[in-house]
Parts: sequence; structure tokens; C-alpha cells
Amino acid sequence: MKNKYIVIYNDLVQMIQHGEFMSGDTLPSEHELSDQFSTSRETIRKALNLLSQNGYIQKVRGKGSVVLDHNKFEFPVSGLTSFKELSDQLGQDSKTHVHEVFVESANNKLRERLNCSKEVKIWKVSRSREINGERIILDKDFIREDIVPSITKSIAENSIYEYIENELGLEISFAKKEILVEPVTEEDEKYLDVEGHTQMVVIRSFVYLADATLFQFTESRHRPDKFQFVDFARRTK
Amino acid sequence: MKNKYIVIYNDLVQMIQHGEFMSGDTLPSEHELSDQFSTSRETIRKALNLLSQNGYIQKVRGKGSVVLDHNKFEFPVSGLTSFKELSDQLGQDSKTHVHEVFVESANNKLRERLNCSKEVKIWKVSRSREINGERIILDKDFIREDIVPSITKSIAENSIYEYIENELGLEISFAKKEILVEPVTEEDEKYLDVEGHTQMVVIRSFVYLADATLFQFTESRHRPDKFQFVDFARRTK
DNA sequence: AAGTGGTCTAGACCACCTA
DNA sequence: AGGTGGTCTAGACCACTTA
Repeated sequence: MKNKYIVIYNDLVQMIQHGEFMSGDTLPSEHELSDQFSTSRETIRKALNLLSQNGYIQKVRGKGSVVLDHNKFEFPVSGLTSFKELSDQLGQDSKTHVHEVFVESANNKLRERLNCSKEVKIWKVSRSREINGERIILDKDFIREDIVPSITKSIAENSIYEYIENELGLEISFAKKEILVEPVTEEDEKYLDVEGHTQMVVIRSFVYLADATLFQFTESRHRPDKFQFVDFARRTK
Repeated sequence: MKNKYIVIYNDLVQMIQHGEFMSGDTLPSEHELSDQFSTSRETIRKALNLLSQNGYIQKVRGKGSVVLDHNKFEFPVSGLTSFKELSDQLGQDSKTHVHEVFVESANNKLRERLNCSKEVKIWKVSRSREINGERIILDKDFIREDIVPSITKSIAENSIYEYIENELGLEISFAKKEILVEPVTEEDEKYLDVEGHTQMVVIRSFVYLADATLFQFTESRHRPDKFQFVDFARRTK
């Protein structure tokens, strides 16, 4: 919270959320804002770019920074949000069942996916997620043991991300995901309430730390009737 | 192509794609680059931020800009890519069948979705997409007639986006999408080769122009076995 | 200690929109 | 014409990594 432009960003988000600027309004101009916050214009511009990236405003040359309708831009499942953050946010009655937590040598496919040598061992964690009494998500995590040396059942029951960031002090910074639809497997039927569904939505993610090392591969299998993904795509030219 | 930082960005992308920097290498430092391109450091930083946003590099404080494995970061369906761009890119044998092109007053639901008044009329365009001999995508577009006054069958057969950007000179700038799985409809069965599938992947998009006006709502229905979505999520704090 | 990227400044000129 | 955001500069200091 010490960076000036982040403080300004947070201030402006607060103001927009408290209705001080309505959808369609323009914010004060960059010159005005740099006076108000007694900072340089470039710093204001950094804050405004953050607002823009996060869907709060759209900058229009010659006109100003137009406030968008933020109700249309909520992000229930976008980005890197973990299951725990997500269910906390939605205030849902959720539970995690841990099925497997163990270390193993990686086979070829996994070594290729995690981009690591034969010597590196891999944590395998399998969990199902229950929401409002139904087990609808199966998460299979593969995590490099040289980066995360210890995972216990109780860590897996809470949040592995929280443990990695808060306890180990590692910073998760970006992920590449792909979303597909695939047939239900025996494992799905064993651990989930598939309710007659024959297909599952599968999200495969490659997760990277701030120093650009790939440390985790995750397969997250969702029952299709409960799946939703929201994406906000701004064109970069 | 006139902006300095975009020229530098394109140069660096070229160099990375031509293998002058390998995955894991670090780029020259920002100071070196500003000498090489004889520009200021802030301009170099703009170019590097673009590289970072597009998954080419990861900046690490104290170390440098690490080149990522770009093979892992191709974006076949991400962002705002239109069907035409996409199929051109993949070099696939593709065809578009236009089923409906007409103007109508909007009903309540559509007026709410497009955020417009009773007076505004709406273009309705329905098209199916055939790839390698199979009709697998049904696109239903709803476009504000006050913004796009004329759409013909031949425009719909090519690319509506191309027409809007090149002929009308409007700039499409961002979109909010949601992805869901829903049961097959009669319309799907009429226009697509559903091949016994009972569910479809549905992408609903709200598309905005550069001046922040919402001008189009699209429902894109994909046969699940042919659906793929790729997402690159960088954490913003 | 030297080098890296991250932040911040106080200017400048430009392209675009609205009156 | 005056205001807006977009680009660019040439500095400065800081936090972090590595040797």
C-alpha cells in the first residue's frame, strides 16, 4: 500500500464503488487529479491505467476517463482466484475433501508439463469441492517438491496458495489456462456427484512464480451445470 | 506503427520469435536497451510492459527481463479474435453460413443487455460456422442499428468486425465474456451437426467501442468436443 | 558494491474532441 | 481555441539480487 499510484488507484476505486462517480460520468482530468493528489501526471496515469485494466474506466482521447458500469464487470471465476478466495467471496457453504496427498517421481508427460528434470519429485494432491451439499469440482494439483517441500493434509484442506504465499513467502504471479470439455472419468464418478452428466469442463493451468519458474500444474474438473467463467478482454494493439 | 514504444515492442517480439533470445535468457537491461534504441528508459519500459502483458517476458526485480517459453503461450481463442481472424490463423478449411440478417425492435431482455432505449432498433444476425466439413459453431449477434446502420448478407458472410472497423472506422476496444454450458436447443439442432451431443458451450459477449459505448451482444454456441479457450492471467496487485 | 527493475518528477509536444 | 488523453524525455532515488 506504499506506492503512490496504488494508493490513488484504491482511493478512486473506493470513490467509484461509493457512487461518487456514476456510470457514464467522466473522472476529473489527469491534470486536475495530479493537483488533487499533489503528484505528477505520470503517476496519475499509472493509477488510471490500473483502473482501466480492471474494468472500472475507459479512457477516451479528447474526452476523459469514462466510468463504466461495474455491475456488468464482476469476476467470479476470472484470473488467479483460488477456490478458497472464491467461495469466501461468494459466501457459499463450501467444503473441501482431501483424497490424496503424496510425493512421487514425475512420469514423462508430467515432466514435460512442469518442465523439470528426472530428479525433481512432484507432490500430487487430489481434492473435491463441495458447494451447498454437492460435490461438483475435482482439483488435481501437481506441485514441484523442490519448491514446496512440505504439504500436509491440513494445508490441503485449507488453501495451498495461502500456505505458499504466506508461510513460504513465495509469490504467485501468472498462469496460463486452457478450458476444454471432456468425458466424465471413473475418478470423477468416484469423488463427485456427477448426477448423470457425461461431460466435465476441464481447466488445465500452468502456474508460475514471480521469478518466472513454473512450479505447479493443476487440472480442475467442473460439473458443467455449475460451471461459469468470466473474462474481461481489453484489446492491446 | 509510429509510436516508438510499439516499434520497439515489435522489434523485440521479432527477435524473440527468431530465436535471438531463448526461453530462460534475460533481455539486455533497460539502460542498455535505451542506449541501443536511443530512447529514454520510460519508453523502453512501456515496450517491456507490453511484452510482459502478452506473455513474452517476465520481469524480475534485481535480475532482469526473463524470456518465457512462448510455445506454452499461444492464444488460439483468447481475447477479441473474431472467427475470421481465427480460422485464417489456423489455416483451416472454414465456411460461414448466414441464416438470418434483419432489423427489429428490441425486447426488454435485449434492451437491458444492450443498455439502450426503446427507440433503438437492433440488427439480428445468425450464422453457423463450418470447419473441416462440420458445422460446429452457431453465432447469434445483436447489434445496435443506430451505430451500425447497414449489414448485408455478404458482410455477414465475411467478417462483421472487419466491416465495422475498416468501412465504418469504428474501433472495437474491449469485451466482457461469460462462458457456460447449456443444453442443446432446437436451433442448434437445426443449424449445426450436433452429433448426439446434449450440451453446448455458450459464450456470451458484451462488446464495447473505444468511446465506451456498448454496441453489440453476441451469443456464440460451440459443440463441446471442438471447444477450446486459452487464457493468460497475470496477477495485478 | 554494482547492477537490475520499480517508482516518481516536471516538464514538453502531439492528436483528438467539443465548443 | 481550449481542454483532454497519448507519448516522450532526462533525470532522480529506491528495493532487490548477485557476486
